[in-house]
Amino acid sequence: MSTIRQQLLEFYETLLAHFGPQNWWPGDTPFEVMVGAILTQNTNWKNVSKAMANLKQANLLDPHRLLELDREHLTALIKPAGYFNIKAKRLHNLLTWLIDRFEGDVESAKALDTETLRAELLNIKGIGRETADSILLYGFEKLIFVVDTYTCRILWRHRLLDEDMDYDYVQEIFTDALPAEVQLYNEYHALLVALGKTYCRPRPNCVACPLSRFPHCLEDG
DNA sequence: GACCAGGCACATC
DNA sequence: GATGTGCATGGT
Repeated sequence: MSTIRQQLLEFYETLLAHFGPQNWWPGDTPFEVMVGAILTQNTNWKNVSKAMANLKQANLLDPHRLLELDREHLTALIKPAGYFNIKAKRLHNLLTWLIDRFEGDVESAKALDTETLRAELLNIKGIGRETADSILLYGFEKLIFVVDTYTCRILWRHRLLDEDMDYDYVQEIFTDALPAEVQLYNEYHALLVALGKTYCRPRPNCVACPLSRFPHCLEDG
């Protein structure tokens, strides 16, 4: 067993023991995951949850109703999530695809194979790799590991990566190291986010960090 | 008040 | 291909 594989598995066990199961995604339906994935781009989930609550309150968490909503009304509702103009456009692009391609039926989309679905999502303007993979893993329960800034920061600080590694490369590290289980991918990424929010922040709190027993950044001279 | 947050597209070199 | 920039609210 390679060192990195062993370390990633030990990370997982440690994080799970510390934080407990995260039970992601924090949304009720695959469609909510899709909307939330756009809204959370470079944005704290607390702000996103306010925007999601607005949409839910207005009974708009439905592809057809959301697409029919005028732009002005939509931007007003998602305002708490920030970047509301650009996110309104991105939501529109996603909804247009979902309706043109699948008549708004998320289950039909889910029936496609992972590679096809990922390629189609990436073809939508406003959906990059992290957003596509979040939708695939958490919305469609596909076997795709999600990489984000927390993931890179944590691995970098624990010397498993060089700084600024490419998304695909980081994803490959996890894919190669972990058993191919959707639930494991789901939980692992959620746990990395939990760690990133609480300890492995831009200014890290390594003293209290559950991964402090592993070699990490502050041990450098 | 500064810094940060579960990115992405686009311009420019 | 690499680097810089705009997008914007709200929590810490």
